[in-house]
Formats: sequence, structure tokens, C-alpha cells
Amino acid sequence: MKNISQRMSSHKAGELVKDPTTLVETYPKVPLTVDCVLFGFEENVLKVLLIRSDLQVFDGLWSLLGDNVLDNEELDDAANRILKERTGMDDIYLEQVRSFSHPARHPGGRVITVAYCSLINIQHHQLKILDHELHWHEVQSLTKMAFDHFEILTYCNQWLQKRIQEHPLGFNLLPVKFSMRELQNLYEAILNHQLDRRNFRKKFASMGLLIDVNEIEDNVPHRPGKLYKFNFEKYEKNKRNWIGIDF
Amino acid sequence: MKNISQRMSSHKAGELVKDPTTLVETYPKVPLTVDCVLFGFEENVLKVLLIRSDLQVFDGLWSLLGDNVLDNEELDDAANRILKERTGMDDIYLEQVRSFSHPARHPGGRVITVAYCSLINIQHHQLKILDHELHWHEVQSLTKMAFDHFEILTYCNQWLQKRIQEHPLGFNLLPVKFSMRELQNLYEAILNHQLDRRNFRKKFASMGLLIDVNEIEDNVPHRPGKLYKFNFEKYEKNKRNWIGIDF
DNA sequence: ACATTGTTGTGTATTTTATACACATTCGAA
DNA sequence: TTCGAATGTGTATAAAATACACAACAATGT
Repeated sequence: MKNISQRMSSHKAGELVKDPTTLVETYPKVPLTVDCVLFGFEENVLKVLLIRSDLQVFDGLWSLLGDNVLDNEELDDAANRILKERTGMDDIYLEQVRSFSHPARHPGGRVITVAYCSLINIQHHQLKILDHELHWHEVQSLTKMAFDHFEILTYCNQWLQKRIQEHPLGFNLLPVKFSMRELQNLYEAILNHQLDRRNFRKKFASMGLLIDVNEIEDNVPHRPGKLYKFNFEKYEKNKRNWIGIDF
Repeated sequence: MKNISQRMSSHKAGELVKDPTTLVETYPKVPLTVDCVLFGFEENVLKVLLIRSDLQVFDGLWSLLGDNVLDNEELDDAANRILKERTGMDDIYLEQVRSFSHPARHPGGRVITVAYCSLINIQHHQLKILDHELHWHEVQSLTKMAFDHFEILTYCNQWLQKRIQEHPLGFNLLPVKFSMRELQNLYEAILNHQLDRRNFRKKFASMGLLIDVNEIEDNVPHRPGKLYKFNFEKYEKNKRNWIGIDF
């Protein structure tokens, strides 16, 4: 109750607040950051883009791409700005995942962070900015990171696993034209699980969302596979919201 | 880039930061609140617990149960505290949903809020605190609310619809012992969709998670139905993480 | 030219799950 | 006793998931 009465102190109980600005000025303020978990896919392995931490206490440890949120900046905008600043990339799929607020998560004091996920086609976007040893790391190889970033990464990885099964996110990690094998490798890498090749193909074929571009792979040391594009227009049109209890 | 160099100003580029506290002090700070979307179920209707807004600009409009986050308070703790302060309730299922950060969402200036959802059994918890005209509203009847709370409510409602199909949340809204009809009414109310009675029962029967308590309803003006309990232990043990691409 | 190797592309049988649908039973109320 | 209204149950059909095998193809090496 303490806090409610504290807020009330600026006006009598039961009376309406006429000046919201004065009210907001009484609120405690916290430093707020956004951390971007940038996933990429290369050599059939799921990767994440990291930098070397600035902080001496985290000497040698890797860190997500984060920055503080600016005055009057929306969180989505902050995430996009950080992505742009760090990688030069624009117009990338980005999604808020959740906030992390443990009081001791930052050695410099209380800092709350909001995690965003982004999926990047590594081939399509050469990294132009390499500050802080920015580069890709295999997700599976990481164990310790700066701050609570390993926890955030783990959470986002699970989020991605669930998300990719219900939404066509994966195509953001592939070239525009891809083979069935590439697609399956992507799913297997993210889900960390082997899938039956024939059933996988059947599943995607039955969805009717892949466009056969009548081309085949080259530079493969074996029989080349057909290439496909994902039909985003059709997907957007037919987006279903199904009902099916399952737990 | 502006912001990175701004942060850098406290130390030379390439050098490690030795004093993280000083670093954090340079971060902009924002007022942060938690808004709780408390769902309940009564008379076969999904309801949400609201208070009358304090603010004159929102004269007459209803508002979610929110409060600012205290110094060094975790968001989860803040949400639990607010729930307790407003309703007297403790030990309630609470889950973070997402943050809302539009710069103009609060008339008093920039305030970021984190939405939490909670599901409450209305019968089991009489409201002891009725400040600010706290009471239950039919979700379907709401159109305009204070702040961006209608947007938050809508988002949380959709979140709930998805969530209830994959997790046994619904049982938090029912009495410990409930009939199949009550359970189905709950799902129909939340999903806003009619379900086939026989298939619904078959589905839950096949899950094997309902315990027949060998009792029947009373005080119903028709043939009473059998009562069941949800087997939380068995659910926790067998929690599966299935793989199935579907979009 | 040919055999070898590895991957592509396809089909079918089986099981499981979802959907659609109807009727007798039970209790309360009149 | 009868009526009304909801309970409890089963079956047939369609759709989806799963398990599994073999021929066709292109590249490579001989």
C-alpha cells in the first residue's frame, strides 16, 4: 500500500489528477536498455552475433548487442537503431521477446533490459562494422557470457524454436532461392532435432507456400536440388488462426 | 553511432571500463510501470478487473491495475505486489506478456509499461479492496479505456487465447472441482468460438489429465454433471515439447 | 566410357488425430 | 407423471502424422 499512498500524496484521495506531468515526475526512474539477439545461419549451424564486452569485470566474455533506450524512443525503434548501428542493416525482421529485470543483472547497478530477436541472412549481409570484435558464434558453443546474456540467449533460442514452428521466420535466414535440403538443415539446426526428409518435404509441399523457381543448385558436389522461393503474399492472405487444444 | 560514442566518452575507445557504476549513471532513465491484466471468469463470460482512472484527462474511463516499479524491484515482484495491493491476493499465476513504449502513451510524459497477465477464480477471491471502484468488467463490452490500456487488454486477450490452447491455464479460473460443461464454457468464452461438446470431452478424456472425483454438481436446474479435478502433477511430469511445423 | 558415391525425388501403408453427427439417459421442475 | 434440458456415450469419415524403400540423377574418379 505504501506506494499507492505515496503517489496519492500529490493530491487528495478521491480527487482527480489534473496535472499528469507532475504525477509522473514522482515515479522512480530506471535505466533501460535493449539487447538484440541476432540469429544467423551458416554452414548448417545456428549462430548468434556477439561483441566483446567493454567491462573489465567481464573480461574476455561475449555480450549481446545492446544499448540504452533514448529519451522518447520506442523500444522497437531502439532495437532497430541498435541493429543499424552495429551491423549497418535496415529493414530486418525484429521482434520483442521479453524483459529481464534482475536487480543484480548489471554490475553497474539496476538496469532493466528488453530482449529483441532478429534473424539475419549471413550471406546477404556482410558485416561492415567490426567494432568490439563483432562476429558470429555458434549458439551451441556458448556457455558463459557477460551480464545475464547467456540466460537471455537461452530464452531467445527457445522462443525461436517455438516461433519457427508456427511462423515462417526461417526464410529470413536463407537466400531468397533455397533448396529443400537447406530449408530442412535450418529447421534441424534450430530445433536441434533430426527430421524425416520425405515427411518434411511432404509437409511443406502440402502447405502450398513454396514456389518452384525452375532452377537448380550449382556448386554442389552431387546431384543438385531444385530451388524454391517462399510465397509470402499467399501466406499473408491465408494466415489462419486455428483452434486446437494441445498440451 | 551517436549513442555509442556518447557512452564511450567516459573512457577511451578500446579500453576496458573499470567502473560500471559510473557508466550506468550516464544512461538516460525512464519511469517504468507494470500493468496487470487480471482475467476472471463468471457467468460464462470472460471478465477483467479494472479501476476508474485517477486522471482528469481520462475522466470516466477504466484503467488496468498498474503501479510504478520500485527501486531494485524485479518486474515479476512488482506485478505480484500490485496484485496483492489491489486485491489482497497472493500466490497467483502471473506471467509477463510484453512491454508497451509508445512515447505518448501516458499524458504525463514518457512512461514505459510492462504488461502482466493473471487469471483469477472470481468465486474464490472476494475483492476486499474496492478503491477506485475496482470491479469486474466483461471483456467484450469494453471499447475505450484510459492510456493505451485497451490496446494492452486486446493484446493480452489474444495472448490468452493462444496460451490457453497450449497450457492448462484455464483451470486457474475454475473451482478446484468443475464439470465438463464449465470447462467447455470457459474455453468457448476465451476463444470466442463454439466447440463441439462430444469432441471437446473426448479430447480432454484422451489427455488423461482429468481426475474423476466421483461427485456431481448440485444447484443446477437440470441433470447434474460429474465433477473433475485437473491432474497438475501428471501434467508437470509428462510435459512434452512436441515438434510440428504448422503455419 | 563406366562404375562409384551421395543426394535428390517420389509413394504407400499404417497409425493417430480431428471432425461431424444422433440418441438414449438422468435429473429437476411443473 | 410428464416435460424440458442437459448429460453421457459411439461411430463413421476425413485429415494428418509417421514410418519406411527404392529408382533417378549428377558429379567424381578411374
